[in-house]
Amino acid sequence: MNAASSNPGTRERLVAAMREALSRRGYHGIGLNELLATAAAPKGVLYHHFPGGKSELAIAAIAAVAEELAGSLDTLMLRAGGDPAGALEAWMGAAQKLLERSGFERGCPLATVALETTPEDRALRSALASVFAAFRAHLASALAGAGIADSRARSLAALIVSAYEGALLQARVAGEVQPMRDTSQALLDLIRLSLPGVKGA
Amino acid sequence: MNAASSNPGTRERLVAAMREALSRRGYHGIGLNELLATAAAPKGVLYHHFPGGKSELAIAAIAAVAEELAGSLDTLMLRAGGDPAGALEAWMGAAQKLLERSGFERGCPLATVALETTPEDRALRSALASVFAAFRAHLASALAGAGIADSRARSLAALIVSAYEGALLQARVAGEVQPMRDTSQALLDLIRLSLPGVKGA
DNA sequence: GACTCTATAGACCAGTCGGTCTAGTGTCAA
DNA sequence: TTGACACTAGACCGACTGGTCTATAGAGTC
Repeated sequence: MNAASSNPGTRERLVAAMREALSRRGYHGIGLNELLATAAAPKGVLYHHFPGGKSELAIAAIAAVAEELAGSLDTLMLRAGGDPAGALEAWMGAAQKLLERSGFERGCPLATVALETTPEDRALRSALASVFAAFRAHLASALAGAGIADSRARSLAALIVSAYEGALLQARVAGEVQPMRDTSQALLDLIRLSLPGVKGA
Repeated sequence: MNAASSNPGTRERLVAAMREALSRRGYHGIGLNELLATAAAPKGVLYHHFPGGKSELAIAAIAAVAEELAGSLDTLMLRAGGDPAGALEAWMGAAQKLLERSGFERGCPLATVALETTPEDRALRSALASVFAAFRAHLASALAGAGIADSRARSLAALIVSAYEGALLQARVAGEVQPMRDTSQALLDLIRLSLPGVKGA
């Protein structure tokens, strides 16, 4: 592979540009020309690497996000010494900082596209659905590993993801982190209160 | 007003069409021509009623949603006999039904636009921000009315809205209500567990 | 009946959209 | 040296975008 590439990072640049665009403006919010300009790539190159065009590139970007997600969850759990509440706190805090640092422009790269899709966008939706499902499952297993019963862990994982996405949304339109801070505080309070046996709580 | 209107509901039809479009496809997802077609209105009429064009119409639709929101929250609280957990359960259940009935096409009419906006879309963002803030405040006062301390009520309100939006998002892409069911179950469990004194719990 | 004002109606516009197509360019293997 | 192949490059396309403009219809006032 990469036999005659005079510009080896093109594909990656495209994916990165799409990822960035998704987290700032969503799928319909970014035009191909603008995207190509930020990636410093001409049109032909997009359709060479992604014959399916814009939507295929978006799916690739989503896959890239998914990979990163799982990794950072593990890192956070490790750093928090296996305490899910501590990891969650760190997670929410990091998201707040990212939001603030970007002037409330960058949010979750998955959420916007997720809401923009219709059931007709089969490929895009199923890609998103499986990323969310995988992340919930990953999170649930981390919770189960901390001693929470399986079915409980599953519903709690869903709540955590929901709270995260909803908090990001509210903080973003508000242009201030307060809704996110409130959300994470309430969530952490409830979790720590209900799981007194969990280490680190 | 309405002096020479041969078609009295035009403005309302436009707002309704935009509202529907926002909950299905978001702001960028719907074209003016398509919107006008579903509202059975020609272009001139849109710019007559909404000189600011598409975005002004969207703001009107958002305002309409806001009005309805406050009303239905009060209704639910009343029906639940003042028990916030019961009202929340009914609320989440209703959202699930709406989602299923629409084939997972209709979501929250605010969430998608909220994520699509950038800080440059000042009018749209501030309209959305104030709707969310008002709804959180309304919810918080309902919680405070049920005996929860003010600061606690505020953060809990933020969590509830976050969980609602995030759950809707996940269920929608998944094409199944499970993530929403899980989210609301976990949330209700935690709330009921932590607030044993609240009547109806 | 003439004038005014609100509302309806849709032709029309420049700009942009996502996507296609053809023409190079550089590096292999033979 | 030649041909194959991966990749880059951007002109070009029809469709559609949000928005403007002019024409008309109909009720109210005098």
